[in-house]
Amino acid sequence: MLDYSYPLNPLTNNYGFYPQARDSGMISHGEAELTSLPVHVALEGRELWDKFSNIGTEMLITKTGRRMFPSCKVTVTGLNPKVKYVVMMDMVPFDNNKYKWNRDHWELSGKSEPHLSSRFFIHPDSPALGERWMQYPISFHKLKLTNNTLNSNGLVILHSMHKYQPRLHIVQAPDPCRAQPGAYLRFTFPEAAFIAVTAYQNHEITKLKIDNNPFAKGFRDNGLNRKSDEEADETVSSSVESHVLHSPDMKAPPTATSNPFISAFMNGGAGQQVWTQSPTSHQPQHTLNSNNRDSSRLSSLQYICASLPAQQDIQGIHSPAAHQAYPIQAKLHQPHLQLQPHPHPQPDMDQSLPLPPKLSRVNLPENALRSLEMGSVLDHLNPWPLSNILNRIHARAEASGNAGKAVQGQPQHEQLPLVLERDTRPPFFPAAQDCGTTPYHLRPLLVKPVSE
DNA sequence: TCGACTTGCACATTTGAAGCGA
DNA sequence: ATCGCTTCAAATGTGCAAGTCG
Repeated sequence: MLDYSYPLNPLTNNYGFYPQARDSGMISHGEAELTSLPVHVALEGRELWDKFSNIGTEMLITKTGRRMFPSCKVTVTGLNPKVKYVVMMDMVPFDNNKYKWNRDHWELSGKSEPHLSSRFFIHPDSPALGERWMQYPISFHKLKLTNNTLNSNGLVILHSMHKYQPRLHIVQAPDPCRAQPGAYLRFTFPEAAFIAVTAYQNHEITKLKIDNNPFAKGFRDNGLNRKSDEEADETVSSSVESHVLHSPDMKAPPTATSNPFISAFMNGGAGQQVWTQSPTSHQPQHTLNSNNRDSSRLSSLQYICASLPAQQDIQGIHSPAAHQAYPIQAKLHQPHLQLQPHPHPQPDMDQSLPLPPKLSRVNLPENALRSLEMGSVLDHLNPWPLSNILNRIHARAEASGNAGKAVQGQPQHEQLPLVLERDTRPPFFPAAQDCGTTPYHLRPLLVKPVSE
């Protein structure tokens, strides 16, 4: 049986990006273009996520795509309000195992199948100013999961009976004036880990979904295959207790994904790197030096790789043993990425923040946005590199003239040709295949040291 | 035979256009 | 002409259950 508890830092579930020490060499003069605040990401709806994870979160995947419930909703602080960012999300394998449901618990069922290419769900508001991202919680409720490897609708492809965790990407949009690409951050949310299923296995999960998902209200209290409250309560408590790890493998930290794109991130060894120490990293260690930042002749993908953490973000927190020492673990693996209490009190977003405008009324067409990440049906064999995605976002932003503004009264599909047409211009972010001739720098987010 | 998966269904929410009055 | 509000149909999302597939 599995232990679904993720005893993260009980004080906070913020994931923070902190600058290196002032003398680390990472912060060089004139480059602190973000803010004096560390970048913080917090998963909203933790109580609900905890309810699910205590039982063993399952997410339905269908051929046509299914939304997540609970959906991922995050609050971000510490961005530069006047800088544009692209926010994306994908799913990464939680471990190397495949699972099966055995009467009342999950157990291992062999090794996982090779991870399919990561499909980035680009937030429909992207790119948008930092102030926008920080103004409202960023909701990924429109993200859809599928098991259809041939889908070309921008869905996130997953394997059934495999465990995944959401991963958030924050990419600083390119500045045309500086001809310099932006910074890149990513955060994983192990407390939102789930097993992808084509049909719910655990009835308690079904009950939780029905009780909490507004769309499933039709199944509430109608007696349809529902146990009495008394029975249900008993089952809940027993199922929670019964979800005990079956295999010792489960305690092992997740290994690098087999996704070629992500693997490329993780394994690209050459180039500059910001991590000043990484004891467990398999990558060569590099330090960022602004003087040689432009001297690299690496491929674009290699450069991206060089800017990314060696392994899973916040690595090790899946391991129960690591939970207690989580901040230390995180620091060891990624000196810059440290879990700390948020410097500012987290507002109750539901009460203190205004409701965000409805996406469908204020944003670019979702289809157009999704087109950024979708390609041919063979994408799973040849996924688009991140730089390619960024190029398209950049092109679309220019084409729209004002990202995030309403585009109404026009069929969505009519937006696409405009974007694609712009794609004929020289890309701001060189595509991976062009990287040999055009150095591409995707450097880490640069922030000013926190002023004491 | 069995587990994983697909499909159609009923029910509910969300969305957006249309109509109306101030 | 514009804005705000209400209404309503269509689109979309949900889990269930029966059937299919390997």
